[in-house]
Amino acid sequence: MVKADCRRRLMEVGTRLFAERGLHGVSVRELSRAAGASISMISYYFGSKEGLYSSVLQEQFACFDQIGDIRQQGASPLAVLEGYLRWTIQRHRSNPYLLRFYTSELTNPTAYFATLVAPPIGNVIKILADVIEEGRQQGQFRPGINAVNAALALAGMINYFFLSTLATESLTNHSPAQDEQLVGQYAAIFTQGIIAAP
Amino acid sequence: MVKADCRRRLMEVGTRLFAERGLHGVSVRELSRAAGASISMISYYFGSKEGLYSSVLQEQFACFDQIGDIRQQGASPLAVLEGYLRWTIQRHRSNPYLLRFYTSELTNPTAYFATLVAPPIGNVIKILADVIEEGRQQGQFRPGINAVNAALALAGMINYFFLSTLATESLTNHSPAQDEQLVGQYAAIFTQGIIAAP
DNA sequence: GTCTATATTGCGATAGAC
DNA sequence: GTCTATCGCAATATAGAC
Repeated sequence: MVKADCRRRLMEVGTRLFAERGLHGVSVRELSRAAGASISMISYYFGSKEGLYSSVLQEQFACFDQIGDIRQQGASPLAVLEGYLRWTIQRHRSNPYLLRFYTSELTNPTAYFATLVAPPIGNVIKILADVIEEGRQQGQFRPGINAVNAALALAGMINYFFLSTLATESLTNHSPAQDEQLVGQYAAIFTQGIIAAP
Repeated sequence: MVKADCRRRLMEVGTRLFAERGLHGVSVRELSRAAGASISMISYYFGSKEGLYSSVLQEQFACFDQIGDIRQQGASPLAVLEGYLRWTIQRHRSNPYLLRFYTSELTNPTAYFATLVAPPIGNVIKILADVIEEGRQQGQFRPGINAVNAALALAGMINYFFLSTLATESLTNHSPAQDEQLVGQYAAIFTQGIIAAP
């Protein structure tokens, strides 16, 4: 086998197994077996099991680098918030393991939380809060709004929809076919609320 | 040491350590050492490490049995939704480890997920959705509202506020002194949205 | 009911052949 | 660059003394 192949297969297998059972739930024996490589390849390419884990984590959170894209010039605050919903759904759809690393690190942080995980998450909330604060100052949003808490509310709505899937799949349709409706529903709740117009 | 004491201390230590590092991240050696008991006490009282874990999990989710209380007779749908926010905050405040088991089981389910975790979570969402559906039929809430997705949105807002703490503590005040303001802010967003009144 | 001591298995990491 | 073989250690679980 050639170099790049073995390394890549270890990353793929590591992503799946670490996501499913956490850093401590997988052994290097199992990782190497699943990758069809020998056990020593993990030390060779990543130094240790933790090294492989941190590489996987870094790759998982690389998608957050594109967060700035949702803030296109000239777009209204409302359009940006809707863009955030779409971007977040897309992230979860194209990477079904992201949420596991995300919540696992938030509740059982490893040594890599501070450098690889917290900054991108904090950054997203900061950008959303900025956009909300802008809209507030332009008179589009209510003066009483706390921008950061509102940003957390929007992020919470959409992330929890995916997080809760295993416990609620019998209650609502989680299929990608419904994604655009979900964007509409959640944008409507966040902007107008659920109360009927007077 | 008397029987009840040793068993109780193992439960306390198990709760803290399993929450902090997950089922696979803690050894029976460490558990027994931290509880000031011998290693064989875990087998004696719980059969195995997994037995201790499932006992802890059961105790953690016992607080969900009181969910029915938020639906007091005569209370308006709006009052019930606000009661849910308060009840959820109270749950997280009085048990700082609950959210770790909650998200850890949702993303890395153990054998106990189906019996101990999914039912209470699904039940809460079902009750919220029922209340929203009622309000909708009474004309209080917008006809276009999807009750289950709206229930998930409300649950997501408040749970994510606590979930994201580690990554956002520098951005907003997470102290219990702000809890009642948070209830007001999130109830307002969920019912009226963030858009300024016309 | 609680302990110590131990049986057995599996772990992460590495040495050294090819 | 990849393998096999192995070292040293820690894991869970249990036997048996008290």
